[in-house]
Amino acid sequence: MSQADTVTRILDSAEQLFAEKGFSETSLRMITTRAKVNLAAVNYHFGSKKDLIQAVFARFLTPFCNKLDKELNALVASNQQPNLHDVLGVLANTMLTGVHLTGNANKLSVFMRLLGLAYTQAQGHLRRFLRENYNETYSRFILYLRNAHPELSQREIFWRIHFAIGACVFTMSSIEVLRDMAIADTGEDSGIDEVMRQMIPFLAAALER
Amino acid sequence: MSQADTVTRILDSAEQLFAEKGFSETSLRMITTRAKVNLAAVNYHFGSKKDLIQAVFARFLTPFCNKLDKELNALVASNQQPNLHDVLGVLANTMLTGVHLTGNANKLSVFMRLLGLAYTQAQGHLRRFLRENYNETYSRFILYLRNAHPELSQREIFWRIHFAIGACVFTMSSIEVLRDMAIADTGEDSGIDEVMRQMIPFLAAALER
DNA sequence: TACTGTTTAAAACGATCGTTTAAAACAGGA
DNA sequence: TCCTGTTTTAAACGATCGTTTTAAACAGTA
Repeated sequence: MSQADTVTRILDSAEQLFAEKGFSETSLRMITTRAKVNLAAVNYHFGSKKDLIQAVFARFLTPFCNKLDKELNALVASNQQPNLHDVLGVLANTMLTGVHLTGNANKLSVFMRLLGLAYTQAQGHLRRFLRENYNETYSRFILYLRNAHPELSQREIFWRIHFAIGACVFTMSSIEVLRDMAIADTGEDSGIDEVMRQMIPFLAAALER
Repeated sequence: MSQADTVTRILDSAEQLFAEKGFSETSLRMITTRAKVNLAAVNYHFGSKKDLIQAVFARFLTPFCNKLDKELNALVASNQQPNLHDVLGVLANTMLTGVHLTGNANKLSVFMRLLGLAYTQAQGHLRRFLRENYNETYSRFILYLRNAHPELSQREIFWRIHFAIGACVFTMSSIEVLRDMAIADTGEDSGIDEVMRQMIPFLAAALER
């Protein structure tokens, strides 16, 4: 087994288990058992559990933010004053096409769950890591949203955006449970595409109002 | 020190620490140290850590749901067909006036954070406990929301409600992180009451559209 | 005061955690 | 083939966890 294999298998397993259970509830022994590598491999290749957590986020967040940056560049190149739908459309498109989570079938669900963990379970080190590495893209995205609605105060924009993020993160990270509940409630299944089709006007209505 | 004192002090400390750190990140030794009681007192009075977690939720959720039930009774007694604002208003009012978290200064913040934990960190036992004890009030509340908009399909109502729940839960469980981000972003702090004041019209706009 | 059941106290239990160690296995070039 | 640096392995480390044990302190009653 090559080094790349071991590192990748650890990242894959950690990604799945973190998304499923959270950070503290996932032990290195769970990760290395699922990855079929030796326990010490984590500390050898990554240094510590904290570094592994950061590596898991870096692996999918770096290409995601790069893709988002490119798309935002393309957007402002073709449209000096993009409106809310334009900016949100870029985000949705990047999420649907630019997320690569190796070895996981339901990529979007894992992506959202990890994103949710970044908010709800972020210890100091992870919050610092994310801010240092991805705050630039994040701030830029927020800025475009703000520019689309210059009549709103910074505070209003901030909280509306994060209410919307909350709806996204919660829905997508519990999508399996919610679909089961929807079947029990309405008698019919709701495909992911239908859920997203309903969520986008929901978010737009809540943001624009 | 009387038994009631010991039990109450454990509940107070556990409540604070759970809200602050989550369940797994809070050890019984942290709790008993802060409560200034012996370590074994938790297992003596509550049985286990899981039972303590449930007791913490029961202490504030039972009076909260009783209050909410009463308010909902009063609402339908005075208004056979309450609209969305009425129902959401009852919820907001109950949250603002009917929450008693002993020994904590910022009660609403702790309440929100615990509610968020109930969704994001609930392992099997807590989810089961909450469903068994509080699902009736919860279902009733959802029903009134649905009745307020009979023109919408069950599916539409279902997903809108859960998008809204997502915005609430996410905001509640990440409130400290978000307030920090808001300070970094806007330069000013946003009090919890202000966040709620902004969230309610957000939810109403998103639900009614 | 002596007795009884309840509560608190200190100490230890076994399990699990992240991490480290030291040796074995491996790979590639001289 | 031998050497060298890298990677994997098995085992152990110290720390911390939830829980249990056993005895001491306490409160109420007769």
